[in-house]
Amino acid sequence: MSTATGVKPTESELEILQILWEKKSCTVREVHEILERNKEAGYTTTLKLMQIMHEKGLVSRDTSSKTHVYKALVNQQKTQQHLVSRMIDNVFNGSASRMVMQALGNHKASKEELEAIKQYLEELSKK
Amino acid sequence: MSTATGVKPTESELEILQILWEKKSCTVREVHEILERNKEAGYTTTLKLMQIMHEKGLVSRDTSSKTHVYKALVNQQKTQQHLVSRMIDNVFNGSASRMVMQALGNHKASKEELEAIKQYLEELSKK
DNA sequence: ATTTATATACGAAACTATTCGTAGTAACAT
DNA sequence: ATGTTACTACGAATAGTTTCGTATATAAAT
Repeated sequence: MSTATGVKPTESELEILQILWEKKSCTVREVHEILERNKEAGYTTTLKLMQIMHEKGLVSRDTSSKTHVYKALVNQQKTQQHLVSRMIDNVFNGSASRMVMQALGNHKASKEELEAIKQYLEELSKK
Repeated sequence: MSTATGVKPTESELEILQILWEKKSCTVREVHEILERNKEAGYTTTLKLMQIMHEKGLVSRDTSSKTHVYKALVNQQKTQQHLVSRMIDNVFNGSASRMVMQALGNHKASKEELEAIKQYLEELSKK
């Protein structure tokens, strides 16, 4: 179960994965303290979640010292792609462009971001 | 619970909603037959799901004849926006543009679609 | 009228996700 | 060494989702 292909992290797991992607490795307490900024949760809840994630192969952990150190095992890009694809199918009937427009129309991106997307589109068109 | 603000349809419910959004109104059997094209499921499963959706206020139903007729009550656009926003936050740390690029890079859109998006971007830039 | 087909309603099982209490253990301070 | 603190492990309660079997009613066909 090394690279966990058919990954489907839950919402709580995603919150943790985002932290692990950002920082390279974390203890449970570090993760927990970051989580606590946004929502209330018991320490053992976070612990349990990370233990489950380890069972699922979503994260690795180093147990050599008393306080274990966790790292994300699943690739950020692949996970994102997988989830986006699923959403396009599930919510937008398979139309990527509709989702894109929805995303841009709502969650308004900055001019710089819009420019970046334009450039990206140019490149895509060329191919 | 008329317009169901804090909507969070489950995955199965979304499959059904997509059908109801497409066709204006449907019987359980109609929905079920469409679902069956993609996956195996018992009729009563679909029925139960739609009953639950009714309890939640996701759909309305006309029970005047023996065979009930269902319609989506939640707005397609609002639901899509809600879900996209959540994904941007949950999976892309709040960056809409990153999600857009991920979506376009992967789920390759047709040239027509890319053009449509470009035009849309132009309009956004003007404002 | 009986059978057959098609509906709905209801309840419960199976599964998953989330939460947290409790117990045990290691490290540290006094 | 004793108490305090910080950690992991484990089990279980709770809640939500999905599935389907069974009962019951209605309509249509023979």
